[in-house]
Amino acid sequence: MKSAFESETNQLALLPAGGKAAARRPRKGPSLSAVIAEELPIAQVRIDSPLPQLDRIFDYTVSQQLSDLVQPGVRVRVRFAGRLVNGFVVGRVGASDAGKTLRPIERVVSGERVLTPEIADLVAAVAEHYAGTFSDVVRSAVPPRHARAEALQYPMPDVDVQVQELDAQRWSRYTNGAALFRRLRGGKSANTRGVWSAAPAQPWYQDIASLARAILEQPLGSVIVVLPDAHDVDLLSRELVELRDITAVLTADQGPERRYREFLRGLRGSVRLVIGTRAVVFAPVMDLRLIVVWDDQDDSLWEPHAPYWNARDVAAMRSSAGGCALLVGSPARSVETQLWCEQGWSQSLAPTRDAIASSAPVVRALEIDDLARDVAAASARLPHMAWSVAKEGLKSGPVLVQVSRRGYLPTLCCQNCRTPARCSCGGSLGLATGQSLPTCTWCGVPATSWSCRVCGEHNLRAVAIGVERTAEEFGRAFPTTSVVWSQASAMRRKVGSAAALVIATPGAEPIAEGGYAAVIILDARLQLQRPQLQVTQEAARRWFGAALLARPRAPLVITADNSEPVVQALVRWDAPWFAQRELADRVAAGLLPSTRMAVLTGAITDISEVLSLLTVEHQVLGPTDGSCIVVVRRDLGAQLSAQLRVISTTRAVKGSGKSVNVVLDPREPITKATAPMPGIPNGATQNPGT
DNA sequence: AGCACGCCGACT
DNA sequence: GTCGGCGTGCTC
Repeated sequence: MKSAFESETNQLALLPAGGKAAARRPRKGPSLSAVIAEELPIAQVRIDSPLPQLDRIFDYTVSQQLSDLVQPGVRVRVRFAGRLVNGFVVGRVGASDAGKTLRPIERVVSGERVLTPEIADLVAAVAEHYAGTFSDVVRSAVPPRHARAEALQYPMPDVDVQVQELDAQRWSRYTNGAALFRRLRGGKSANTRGVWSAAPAQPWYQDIASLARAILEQPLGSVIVVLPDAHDVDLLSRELVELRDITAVLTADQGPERRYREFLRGLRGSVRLVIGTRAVVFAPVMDLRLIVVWDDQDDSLWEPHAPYWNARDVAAMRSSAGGCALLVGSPARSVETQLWCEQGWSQSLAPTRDAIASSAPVVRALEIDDLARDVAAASARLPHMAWSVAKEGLKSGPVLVQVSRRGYLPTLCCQNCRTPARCSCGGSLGLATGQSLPTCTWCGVPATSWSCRVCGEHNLRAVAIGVERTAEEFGRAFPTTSVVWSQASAMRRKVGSAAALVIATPGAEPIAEGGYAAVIILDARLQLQRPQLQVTQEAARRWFGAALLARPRAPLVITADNSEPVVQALVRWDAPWFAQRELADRVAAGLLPSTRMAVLTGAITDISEVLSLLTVEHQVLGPTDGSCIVVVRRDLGAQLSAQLRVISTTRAVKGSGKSVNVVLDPREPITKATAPMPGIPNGATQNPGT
């Protein structure tokens, strides 16, 4: 069936202005039919193609018939290099400088202007920043069309929102918080940017709900909230349930119809609050006033596909370009947002002294020496202090035990020489709950007759103890207490206020009604020994995350030394101080986010060729093992990405050598040993305020 | 990526 | 005198 939007194809041919009779006839297809529109006869179109050499605007003629529909933002079908492809109209102009006969827009997919000018510009800026293409980014920004969703009614919002006294109070527990809240409530969004480190015993979703109300209380203005995962989206939606009629929810796991419908609710101005996972940062809304990003150190904010944008940084670009307010919160603080604060691009919000004094957990760090004296301990891992704190806590409520490893005994080694135990496929061996035979964690094959490759030993011992085994151990020690465990693969969301032992991996901690009576963080010392560059930052995030769930002044035991800065930060409840230190280290080492870098992967000859074409002032680490890292001063980052884009485009066009993969500002570019890591490219980091 | 155009070897 | 090799180059 022909859609009403399709053009008639067999009309009298009429060449566009400038097209002399000599103009070459197009290769095939219906081509230059129909009368050309009188007003702004040229449409500028972005083609759906991942090829860098096609990442630009192409001009098409607009027929009189389609003229009303061909508006900036609509999806179209156009003939490109002989074939029909999808595209977005990004503009209408009077003339083209293509210098050749233009082909017409073949079909308008729908009159819905799904790619608003603001988002088109944002998408282009993101593509530029990460040396990627428009079409790769726009895929995240605009969901696929669903015709049925377009036919629905989208009523205008009318919900009366009231800021409650509690809303303002919450923010006055942060330094600079009361003023910032007043600014937002007073409609002053331009240049209002804050980075907050969560206050203890104060749920983050309530903090965000308060911010949303401060905007929505006003007659106009919208809010976007970006959260790491669907569960967080759920938590916040419940907190704002009274606003459900003016709230859209956008997550990746929704079906196509639902996703497009929620998108349209924002686009058509039917809602004023849009909550979702990372791609929601691109949501079109009417009169955007505020973007909130929670837990910006969570990996989920990184898009896993090229060009690997990060929602926090996209939010920052959107705030810069559109003047909306931006608030980025975290249990602790990322070095990236710390840099924003130090550059004066955003304000730092941290819990006030009063808030800390009244609500922060009372932290007890168990030194190595303490453990040595602790002869009565069942093991060094479960020191006596941890037992007694748990016992005490259980008198008044649930107790949280954070354990870094999932499973039962997730890693095994030779009992004799401690060589890691491996399967024949190379995977590591672990033991699952209730099983007697170790199995490979990669291929799942049971190891029936393992023997150590190094010393021939047949017996295994545990390297790490997981949540399930820990739960078992606590269960034996507290036989009358209920013990539950939670890990990412089997998450428990909530526990009640009754006494219970809750063993959980970081990020999988259930929320306890009324807060945990005590918190115990095990294996903390072990966590600091992992090789990644940002281990201490990650530890801060995990530990503050667990500590946030405690009741005011609840005891917190951690098995790490007080001399570790990250432990001190927890004791004093001062995440900004810790981020400041980490950032200073990064600056001294010339690492992200104080510089910008690009990871190039490919054959060494191709990499060398790309490097030889770079003119921006840069340093090179490597190349080794098919990859290398290019580092530039932060202010040269835009030049670096621009040059890499040009280089890879020209190389792709002339097909010289094989292509080189480019990733800008990867999340984890270098291990502590400063050896470039192959693969696992991800992420991004830049403060667009500079 | 496709898909043209284009300028040199073996066929009717 | 023509079919066709896949080497550059463009795609509105």
